[in-house]
Amino acid sequence: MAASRRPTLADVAREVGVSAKTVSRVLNEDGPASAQTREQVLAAVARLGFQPNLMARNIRVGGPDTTVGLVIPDLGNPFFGAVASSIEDTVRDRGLTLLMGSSADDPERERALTATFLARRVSVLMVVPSVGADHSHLKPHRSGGLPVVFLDRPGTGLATDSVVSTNRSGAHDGVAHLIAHGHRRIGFIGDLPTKLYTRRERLAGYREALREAGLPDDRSLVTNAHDQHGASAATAQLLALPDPPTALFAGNNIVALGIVTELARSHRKDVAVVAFDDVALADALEPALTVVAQDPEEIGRTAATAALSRLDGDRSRARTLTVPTRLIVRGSGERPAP
Amino acid sequence: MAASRRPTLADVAREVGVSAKTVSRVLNEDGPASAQTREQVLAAVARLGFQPNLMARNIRVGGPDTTVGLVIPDLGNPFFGAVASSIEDTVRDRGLTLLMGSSADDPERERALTATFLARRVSVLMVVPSVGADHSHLKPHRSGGLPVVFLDRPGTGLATDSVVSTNRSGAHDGVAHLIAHGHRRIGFIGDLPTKLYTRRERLAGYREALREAGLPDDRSLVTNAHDQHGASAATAQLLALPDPPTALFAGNNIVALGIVTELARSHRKDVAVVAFDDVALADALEPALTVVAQDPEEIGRTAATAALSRLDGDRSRARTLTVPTRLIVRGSGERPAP
DNA sequence: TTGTACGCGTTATCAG
DNA sequence: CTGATAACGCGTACAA
Repeated sequence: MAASRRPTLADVAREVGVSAKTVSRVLNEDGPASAQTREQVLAAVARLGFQPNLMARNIRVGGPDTTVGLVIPDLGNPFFGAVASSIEDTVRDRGLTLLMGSSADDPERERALTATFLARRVSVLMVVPSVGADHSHLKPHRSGGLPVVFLDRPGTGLATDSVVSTNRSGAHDGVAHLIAHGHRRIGFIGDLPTKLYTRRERLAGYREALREAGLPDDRSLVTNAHDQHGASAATAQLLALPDPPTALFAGNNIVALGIVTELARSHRKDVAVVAFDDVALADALEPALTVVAQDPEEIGRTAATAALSRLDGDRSRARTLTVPTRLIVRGSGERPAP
Repeated sequence: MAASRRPTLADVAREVGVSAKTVSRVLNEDGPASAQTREQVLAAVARLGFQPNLMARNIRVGGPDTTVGLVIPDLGNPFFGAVASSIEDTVRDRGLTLLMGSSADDPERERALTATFLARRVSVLMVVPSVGADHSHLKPHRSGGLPVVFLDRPGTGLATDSVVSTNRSGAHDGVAHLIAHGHRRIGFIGDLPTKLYTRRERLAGYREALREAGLPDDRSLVTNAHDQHGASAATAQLLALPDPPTALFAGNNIVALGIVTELARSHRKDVAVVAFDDVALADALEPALTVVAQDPEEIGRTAATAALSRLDGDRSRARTLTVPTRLIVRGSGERPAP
């Protein structure tokens, strides 16, 4: 039961009585081979359970490995799960395998992950940049031909493709929707840290909408949370203000969970809510949750497609690809202001 | 702007004027090296942006690659996302990187993925087995020392570790809970295909609970769905029966979404519901959703820990590790029968 | 149709 | 302390 070495080309060759190269030829359908040897080789391959060593092959061929390195903040977040799923669907047709890791939005972990991926010579690098991360160290790789694509947020210090949602206009539309229903005091609960790109953009959209409507930008109505519980607490806090908001805008899906949960707990049915990013069960709530839906599938597909076209030699300048959001009216955002 | 070759050990060596091996020594803190050369080498490494080629290293060392191959049915399903996240957290400490792919529950895709992983000489293979897949082909690898762990469901044709939830007793408890609240006609909406392990186990738990209570096992109350929409349709269908159920048991998280959504759409507040597997926003529903919660983090951690201990030479016989479920009472399961 | 020589980038071995 | 040489498993180039 000793852990015997995995069989190699040479083992198969010896077994059949041919050269290693002949075996290689048969397996890769490369050069010609007599039906006779082909059969013998295939038989031996099956008998020994030989499987070519992909790493050895790649090192020889010299090209990049058939993998896609993907860094996301949190594998457990449904949004990123959906994005990853879509990426995989897209690159699978090219025979690429996903190499994944989560950064927890920590620049150091992100850097460690990308380093691992680069050491593995991934064909493509796709990253959701962590706050505070600098990407200028990817420059030589990028100009060396490695496609690098930023997801959800733009990177820093590197001109390359990125794919983002229409954060600003989406948030604007969501908030304008609340204003159209008579709300004048609208709370904003956003991501943490506040420097986060999506947070900034969505907040900007929120402010734009307020400004357009001639509403004051009351700082006390803008707050943050970095998880569901925090969002619940922030909700309670906003509603306890002397002059509380009559509507809330959620800066992301996790915040939305917290807001909705807190409103349900405190039986506050009078507060209007619009959330950025859709969540499961949104339409089973009472009232159903109105959202500015992102399109994670499209984000993933767009990013993967861009990366593959770079892989195919597209040398045009770096683009920022924008995936539209869509306001889905379900009820919570249409509650009239008192 | 030519895609210049990535620098190699030899390049660094030439730059400094030493041999490749010396550079290797410095980087791996292997043999001794004078402070002088060490510094020069490190400087050259930084200057050239050299990164050792992990594939080349592995091919030389011969051992398995520092990767974990993970096959799950669907990256977008929050349950599997949470499991994957937990696995990653656990193996990261060992310097292992996640190699992931989704099988869509298709045996052929599963097989293709595992083949890729094996060709990459993963250190560990973790698989959520697809329905109908046979795993006897993994036997030689497993006896060759490769840790193989099945997740969520046991595999077929291979004696190895697997990690599953207490599906049967969990479902039993959930259904018994409904019975305790007076329900005598309880609908079951399960996974598809019906051969799926989790589906069978949970259905068995459902039947056990009925039997214990002396209730008939009415086949017309047992149905299936393979996505959220299907579950909604199945819900409507069950409730349209001449003698409809007064309570529903959801066989998984996706089915739960469908049931809850359909009940909300049709304003049926009188139907009790218990779901297997927790879902986001469960406690924001009205009534909040009572669930038999799985523990995806623990499942992932348990599986990863088992795999790592095998990697460390644990040769004890294959175990089936069971992760307990927990009934979380929130409201929907406590509605009394009419 | 098949084999030989060599190289990919790295590390092990053993000599200096 | 350092270097030359071989080797890992495979593919390319060319010859037989």
